[in-house]
Amino acid sequence: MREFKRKSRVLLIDDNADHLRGVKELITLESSYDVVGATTSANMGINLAKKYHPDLILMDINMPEKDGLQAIQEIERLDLGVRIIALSAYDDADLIFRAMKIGAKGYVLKTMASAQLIYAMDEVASGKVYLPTALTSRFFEYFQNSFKEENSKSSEENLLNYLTAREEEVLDLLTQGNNYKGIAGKLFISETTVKTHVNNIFQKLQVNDRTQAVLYALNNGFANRRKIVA
Amino acid sequence: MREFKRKSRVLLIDDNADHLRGVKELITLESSYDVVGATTSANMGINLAKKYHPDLILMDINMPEKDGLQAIQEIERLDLGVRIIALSAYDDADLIFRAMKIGAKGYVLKTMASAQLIYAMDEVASGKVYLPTALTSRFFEYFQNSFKEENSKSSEENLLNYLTAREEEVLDLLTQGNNYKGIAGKLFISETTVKTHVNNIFQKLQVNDRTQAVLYALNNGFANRRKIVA
DNA sequence: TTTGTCCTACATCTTTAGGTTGATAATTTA
DNA sequence: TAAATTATCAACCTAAAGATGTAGGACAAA
Repeated sequence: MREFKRKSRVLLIDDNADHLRGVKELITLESSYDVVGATTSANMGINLAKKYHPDLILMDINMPEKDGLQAIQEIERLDLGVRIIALSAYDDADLIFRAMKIGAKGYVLKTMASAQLIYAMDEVASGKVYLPTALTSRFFEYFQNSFKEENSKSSEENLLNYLTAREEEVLDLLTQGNNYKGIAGKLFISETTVKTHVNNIFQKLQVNDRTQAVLYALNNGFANRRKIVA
Repeated sequence: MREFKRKSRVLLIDDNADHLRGVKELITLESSYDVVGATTSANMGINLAKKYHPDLILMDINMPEKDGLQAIQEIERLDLGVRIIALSAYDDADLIFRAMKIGAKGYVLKTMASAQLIYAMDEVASGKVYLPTALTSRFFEYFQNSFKEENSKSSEENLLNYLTAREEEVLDLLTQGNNYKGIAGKLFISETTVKTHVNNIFQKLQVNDRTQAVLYALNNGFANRRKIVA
């Protein structure tokens, strides 16, 4: 009879040779993981990822030579299906945010107990995203902070709420980079009508030109009514 | 001798009277919480929040009358220092994302065990943000998905990388809604020089006008080099 | 029915934006 | 040093955008 679960194949990237060796030994002791590669070079790590298609990568993001975050981004773009855990010495909210933003499935501090690293690996290997509780809080502080301005306006203060349905359509097309002609063509109305709408939009949003209107729209949750993030 | 910790004061808002009663009983059994209010009306809930300044609010976000998310947003805007946990019947990624975006400090499913609700309350009351593991994964899937396009471009593909330092400055001012005159004034150069830069920017970003340039910049992580989210 | 809002449309005018060519000086790179 | 890049500015022109006023028809609310 075979094993129930095949071992997860792990690639380690850490410019600190000592730490790299330590983590490697730690993981080797775990029966559920095989270390298929370990390197102190980010570029070499990217090549090893291409070559071995590991299940998991532990990436140190505090490297001088090549930025670990950038390496994560490059590997993510290769779309190898590998799940990456960021290893960092710092619990800096901005770092955590950026790592998660570019697709890291976990973020673990180097100072954390080895058991926690293994736990994070188990979680991430099983398809989840893992962030230690303390870091999750950090992340959300940063996350919520970044929306503070947008949220701070009440519905009466958000001038977008004074637009008519048609004006919203026009503004939507403005936020896609259309000029008068483009909008007129898409809405099957004359260019002069579009001008009228656009001018009314400027009045309502208290702006002087289309760029400012677009910026106001984006900064005040206009696109969010349809889809995703700002 | 007094108690070590004073009890946390909780306000309950849930349009389902049965569920409201159930949660109230559950919490009343917990020695560390006082229920200072319980209502089936979102508007009444907002008033009670103003009146009693609770430490914690459990807010049902699946209410027909007034949207619970909207109620959360209104309470957050009051800046009472109250920490809100969203209660929902659905583990929909978009709902979770929106709740956290507007400042909820937790999101708990109604179907979860009561012990988990209490745990979430303990965590949130102690200043943390709490999301059950499964929902954290959901959140991050959605979160990372929303940045997929922006991340998908390699540094060679991201045309912003071809801009010179000066052009970046000009583009930055463009993304703040400045016209030629405004940019010229801020950079202490002539308007014609600004025009030259702007035209070069258009060439490099392969766009036709400033609105498209601004949109390209925002959609490709330009603002993120300085600060927060898109 | 009247009032008000919204969508449509046009004319006119002023201002801004955009495209092009060319030129100088400083800086960087080969 | 020579060549390339960058930053600066000018003049000129066309196209587009923005400001303002007017107005008819549809529709809904008072």
